[in-house]
Amino acid sequence: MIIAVFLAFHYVLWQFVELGLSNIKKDMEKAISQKDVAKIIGVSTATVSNAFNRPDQLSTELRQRVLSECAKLGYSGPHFAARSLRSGRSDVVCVMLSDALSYSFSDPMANLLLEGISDVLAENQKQMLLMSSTISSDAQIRAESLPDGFIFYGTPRGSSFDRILSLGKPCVTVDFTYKNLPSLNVDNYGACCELAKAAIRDKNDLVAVIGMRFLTASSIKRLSKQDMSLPSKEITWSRLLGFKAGASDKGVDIDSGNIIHLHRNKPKEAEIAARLLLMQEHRPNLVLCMSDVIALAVCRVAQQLNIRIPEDLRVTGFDDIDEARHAKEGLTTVFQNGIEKGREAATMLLEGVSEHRKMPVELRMRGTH
Amino acid sequence: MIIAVFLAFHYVLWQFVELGLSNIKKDMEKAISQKDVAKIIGVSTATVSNAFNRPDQLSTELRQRVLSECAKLGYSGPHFAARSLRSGRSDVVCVMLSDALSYSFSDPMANLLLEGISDVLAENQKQMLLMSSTISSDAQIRAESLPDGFIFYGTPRGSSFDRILSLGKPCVTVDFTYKNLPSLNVDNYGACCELAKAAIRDKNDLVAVIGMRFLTASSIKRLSKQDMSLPSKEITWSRLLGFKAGASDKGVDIDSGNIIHLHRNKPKEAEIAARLLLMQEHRPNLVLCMSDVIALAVCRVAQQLNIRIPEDLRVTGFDDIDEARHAKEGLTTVFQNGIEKGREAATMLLEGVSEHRKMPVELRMRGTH
DNA sequence: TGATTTCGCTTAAACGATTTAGACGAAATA
DNA sequence: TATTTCGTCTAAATCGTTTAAGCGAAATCA
Repeated sequence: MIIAVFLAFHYVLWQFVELGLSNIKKDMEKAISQKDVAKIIGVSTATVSNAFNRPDQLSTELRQRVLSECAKLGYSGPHFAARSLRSGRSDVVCVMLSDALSYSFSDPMANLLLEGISDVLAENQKQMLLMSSTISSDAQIRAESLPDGFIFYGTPRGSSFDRILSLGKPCVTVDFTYKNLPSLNVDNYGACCELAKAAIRDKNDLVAVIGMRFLTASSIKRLSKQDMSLPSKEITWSRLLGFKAGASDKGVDIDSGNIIHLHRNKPKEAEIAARLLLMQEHRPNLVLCMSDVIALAVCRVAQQLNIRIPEDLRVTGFDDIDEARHAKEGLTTVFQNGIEKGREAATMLLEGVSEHRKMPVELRMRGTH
Repeated sequence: MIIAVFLAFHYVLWQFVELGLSNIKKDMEKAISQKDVAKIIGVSTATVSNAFNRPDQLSTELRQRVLSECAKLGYSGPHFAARSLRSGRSDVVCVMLSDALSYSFSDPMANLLLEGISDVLAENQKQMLLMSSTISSDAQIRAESLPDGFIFYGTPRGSSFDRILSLGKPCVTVDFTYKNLPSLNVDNYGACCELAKAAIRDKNDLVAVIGMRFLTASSIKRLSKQDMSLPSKEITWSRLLGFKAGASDKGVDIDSGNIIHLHRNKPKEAEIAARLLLMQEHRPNLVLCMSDVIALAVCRVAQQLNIRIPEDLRVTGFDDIDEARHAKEGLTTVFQNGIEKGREAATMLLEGVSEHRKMPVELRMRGTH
């Protein structure tokens, strides 16, 4: 009884304060809440909540009435923060990119992956939040506690990985593995081994490799002998080992000096590397590239230097992006389905899969080898 | 007193339940909360909160102790939803794109804009949330109530615009204006008028235009006479009018049939349009393009058709993206600074500017005209 | 000295929803 | 007639923070 009186008094007080506020700053009138619309419509807040979230919990007529009243009143649905605080769920999935957004956007495979992911998320009523592990602003750290799950694309660069793992939320890693986190990958080693075997004619071939991120170095550099003994978990390291294995199978040893490391999978960097290789005294006659972006850059440089493809120089790529198919000669490459990869990663996350999976790849022998 | 007893009892009960839960599902142990760490450290929750948010509210020693204890206990900071519910602020800014993400990522200007925006947001401890107005999933609609503000890039396609405006949160529009919402734009009309005047030699020039999105049509099509009488709010409409005004100043009338509308600013579409124009009986000798992406596509097609630039055909672009500078002849175009535009848009939003602003543009006369 | 300010921390009331248990009347069953 | 079942709807607790207000002790001032 006493409690009831107190509540009543409190309510009056609250109304008064509200009135005062809205008198002072008219433009900033607080958005209407579920409680408000419930009171106006004459139902409980639970009913309004159910109208939005659990259609089976009320009669169709009432639901329609509630919904249309809400629309009329300008109540566009539950407050995001309140909803996710109470329900313990945000329906947001974070995709953590290993590079700056501006770079990731320019990378064809990253684009396809994101397309696949966002498709599946939309189909499952989840919202996508993009982050880059290169950033660790306070805002980002705070926002890390928002998503229900994470997809890591490429080994994270900053401190976000540990922080996020300690949250104990579902994670899927793409293009790398970490302990027993569910992961999605392709058989980089096998594909590159097969590709090298198919592209190398005989032991007289002078073979070079251009790849990105198989070292931690952030510069364009030729490999040194001792680099080869480094362990690395990056996918591109598997590609390198695959190339070497395939070459070795054909009796060819790839000289470390002819293995070039790029910081990023960018045309500009690749062109520099291509010049380095194609203008040296003993010019290679086969360049195995770890991506189509690189391979196409090599082709451009070759054209500028009047080096004929495939007569004087053979080139292979990886990914089979659109441009690879549309290039004049048709790029010899390894196909992987970026959109499907994204779809699969998102599906794994949503279904709570906890295994390591591999997407299929396919050798596409075209005109450049 | 009674309350105290009840709380104590409740606490015991709660512990019991917790124990039960963590026995059943060990992996899903509930994340530690501010309340928990406060109790363990022996301070109030307010103190823990202040340690994270308001360093001036407690002594340095205590703050350090709290922070290190939190780290030890695995408390990585306030729960996002709870924080933003209570504080009424999420520190998240939404960038609403008028196209699918996968398309926007492939557009050079969109990329630059996003880069500028995300820079400024990071500097100001805000998190960026990317959305596309082409999507209206439940998840997205719910998430729309999360951000503190919105930047609209290009006229939104779906129903999101109205919904979001009714939220009453700060908005900035880029490349279009809507009522008196603060907006950021460039002088498209003026720039295109000047460019046309500079590129057209005399009244004998046969001038064509290729642009995107000045009609609502979602196809590649030649303009018809009656299309010209349509009103349109898209920026590219201003560009078209600018071109026509500049041409008219030089005594040239651009035939509607030589004005081609693209659905999107994509190389593929532009190449089709270029073929349309360059293979017709009376081939234009000047093509004014509404973007560099289009202009570069025209150059490629011209090369394939053995049409010399600028002798047989002159081409102009808009934006001055990197590729424009690196093209063989150097593309004649209008420069606008995408990154700065993004920075400015974000700054306007954060500073609560409420005016219409224009970024400067600059004619860059190079080799293709 | 007594009054006031400052400092450093705690108390307790929101923030706006979801969710569970239960109330209620009407219909079905015993 | 008494009980159960069912379909709807409500009341009240709760999610994890932030923040205004409060409060004692130490410092400063008149």
